[in-house]
Amino acid sequence: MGLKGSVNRQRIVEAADRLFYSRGYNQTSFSDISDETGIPRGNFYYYFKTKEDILSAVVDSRLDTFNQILEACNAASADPRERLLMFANVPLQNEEQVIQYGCPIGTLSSELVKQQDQDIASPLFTAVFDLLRNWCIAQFTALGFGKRAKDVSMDLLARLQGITMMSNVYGDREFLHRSTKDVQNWINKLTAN
Amino acid sequence: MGLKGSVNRQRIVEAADRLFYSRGYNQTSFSDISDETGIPRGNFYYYFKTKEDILSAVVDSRLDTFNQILEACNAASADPRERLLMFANVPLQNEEQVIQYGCPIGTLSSELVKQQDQDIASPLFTAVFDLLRNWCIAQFTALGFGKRAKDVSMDLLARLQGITMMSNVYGDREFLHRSTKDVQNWINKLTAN
DNA sequence: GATGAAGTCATACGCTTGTCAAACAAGTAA
DNA sequence: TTACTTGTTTGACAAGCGTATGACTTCATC
Repeated sequence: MGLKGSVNRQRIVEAADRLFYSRGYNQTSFSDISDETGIPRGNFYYYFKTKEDILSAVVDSRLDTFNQILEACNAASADPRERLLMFANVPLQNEEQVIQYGCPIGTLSSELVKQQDQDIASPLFTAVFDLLRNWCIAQFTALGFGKRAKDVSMDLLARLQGITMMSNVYGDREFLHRSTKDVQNWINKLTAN
Repeated sequence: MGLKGSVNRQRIVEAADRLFYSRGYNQTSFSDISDETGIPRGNFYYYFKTKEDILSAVVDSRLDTFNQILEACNAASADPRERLLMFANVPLQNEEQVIQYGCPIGTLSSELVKQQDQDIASPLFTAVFDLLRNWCIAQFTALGFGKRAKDVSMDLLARLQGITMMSNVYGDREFLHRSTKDVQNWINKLTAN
């Protein structure tokens, strides 16, 4: 069985992913992951040298997850405008988790930005954002936004981040619903021309 | 000298405030605060029973800070529209810190939402947001927004949060500047009628 | 049964919060 | 002056948890 394909390794990453999301990276200990999986702490070090290696694996896992989400958007429609509308709807499709734990990308990134050893975390905390950003840029570019595509993509991500964050802090489902629609209206207006 | 007026107490809170902002609450230890202030750890427990008591004092301190900011907006203009424009400009006036550490309210709130013992943290992490929110509501209400004032205030806060967050994660000063103007334009359009 | 991968366990070791008794400063009363 | 009181400061210590290490056992495969 290959190193990456090990069942235990996968279970560790999955549990770490969940826990990093719900409790935060720094608030998750090896014991927590051990309790969750039943895999003894010592075994972690067979697969991962340090905790940051687990973090790296979790980021990879989230990259996969969001890649699949974007692929789904791509597959669902050939129209970039519709794709963007679907994309804006992603937080709503994970309503329960967003309300409880916020955005899995945003909250982790925010946490990692404050990390001491920024050298290691630095490439990690923008990785998933970069993925989304480039995808958005591609959609807006396809819609003829040209050089503005980059700015508009950042605007979209910023709006979604603001929405998920406030929804999370206030536990406000209604706001999440309403302002998701607002963002979608905004996308429609933008791409109307 | 009264208990609350102690110089040491104040220095502890100030250092904790800085460190909670730059490193995060969970990543700040008593030793860190001790190193920063030169005050021995043991003395902390004379003023604060637990770390959460320090957190509570820091939140109070930030409430004071933002109260002063809002007062300054109030004093600078009697026109609610202009006040809101000034308010939207606050992140820009703390550009350096926002780029490095994000929003002092948002990042702390996001961190505390994930805290285990939510009973203690719960009233804390919305406290400063509530202050800002109520102030915004007051301005929009004065502008005749009626029932919409609440929603629009949340929209404004969400936009600012999104902006500061993305600026922080990407260290993007240009985006911070540009999108601050966008928000101000949005306020102008909103309040034009 | 030999070899290397996978999994287990005991333990080291530092850092963390929190406790405590003693020291200290300064004012007040005997 | 002396002793007592009150508020403050201090460093030593306890207990627990965190990451990490390395020796050990089990397992699979050749």
